[in-house]
Amino acid sequence: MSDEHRDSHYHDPFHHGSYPTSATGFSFSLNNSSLSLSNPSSHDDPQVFDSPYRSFTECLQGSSDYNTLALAFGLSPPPSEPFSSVKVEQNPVAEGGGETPVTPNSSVSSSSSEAGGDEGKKDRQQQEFGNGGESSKKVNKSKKKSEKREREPRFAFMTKSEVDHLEDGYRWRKYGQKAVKNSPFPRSYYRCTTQKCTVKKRVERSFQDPSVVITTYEGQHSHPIPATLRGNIGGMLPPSMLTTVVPPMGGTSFPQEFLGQMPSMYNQYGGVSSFYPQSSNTLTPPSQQLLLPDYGLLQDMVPSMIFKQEP
DNA sequence: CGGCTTTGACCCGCGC
DNA sequence: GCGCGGGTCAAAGCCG
Repeated sequence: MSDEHRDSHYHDPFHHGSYPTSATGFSFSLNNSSLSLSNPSSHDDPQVFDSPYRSFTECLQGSSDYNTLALAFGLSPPPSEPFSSVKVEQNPVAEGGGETPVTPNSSVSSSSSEAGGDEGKKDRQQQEFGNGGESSKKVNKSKKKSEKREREPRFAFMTKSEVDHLEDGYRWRKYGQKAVKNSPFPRSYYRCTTQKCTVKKRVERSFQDPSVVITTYEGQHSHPIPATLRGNIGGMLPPSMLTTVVPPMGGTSFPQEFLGQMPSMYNQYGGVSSFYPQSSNTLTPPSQQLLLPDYGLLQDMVPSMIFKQEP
């Protein structure tokens, strides 16, 4: 069977054209690359914006918090703001010699999947109490078919990095690892360790370009970034991380959850990640555009445009 | 000792 | 209905 789209139930909006990129897309620009994002939850998951945190749009609107948020992602205020120069300085650590663990100009792309898939595996957990699993690993069978599963909005990032697990300020616990079909690299599953926080993330490495790590966040953090940061998230990024944010087309609000989940532009090696667009109308293919092959899940998570095939 | 990773088993959804 | 593969659980082991 065709395994390429096994994950189709995730309902990638990009694949279905549920909404125009121009309406929900969001693009940043770092160096000569930019990032496009779509807001998957705008129509399906109102609760996404019903959190104590403000939407990105709100942040953009003269909020003093914006700078902090922008900094947290190595972003500078949008052009509408006083300063708008694009400037991503190489990380001193990463520059340490011609040979760096992570290319400063690493690429990151992102996309999201629509909410509304399945996410009901928690049912199992709850019912776990009832039967004492004992030796036999009976994970429980009773399932609520009637209840439609809900999938949290997801955002995928392609990051050029040597390390699989990028530091993003949150604490994660690995709860699983699976071999990825057609890929020698396994996929790791992480869950936010903060109580009541159901955010998960998957990390896998592109099998064609091992230097590329695909991180997929699912859900939104219901808590601030832990203070125990090893990275630069949390408004502690150096000024050199300032870059430009290209305002969203159509004035779509930026998924706020993304703010708290986007991997640090600084990875553990200090490499600076950059983005390139997935939207055709913002297309500015960086020289280092990633060329990924037909890659099942990835294609579901990331707009197919990103996976441009070499002719 | 607590927190985390590892890993095999299990569940679930989908395509055939 | 069956098989496959993704996603998750949880026991066991590891580590600081």
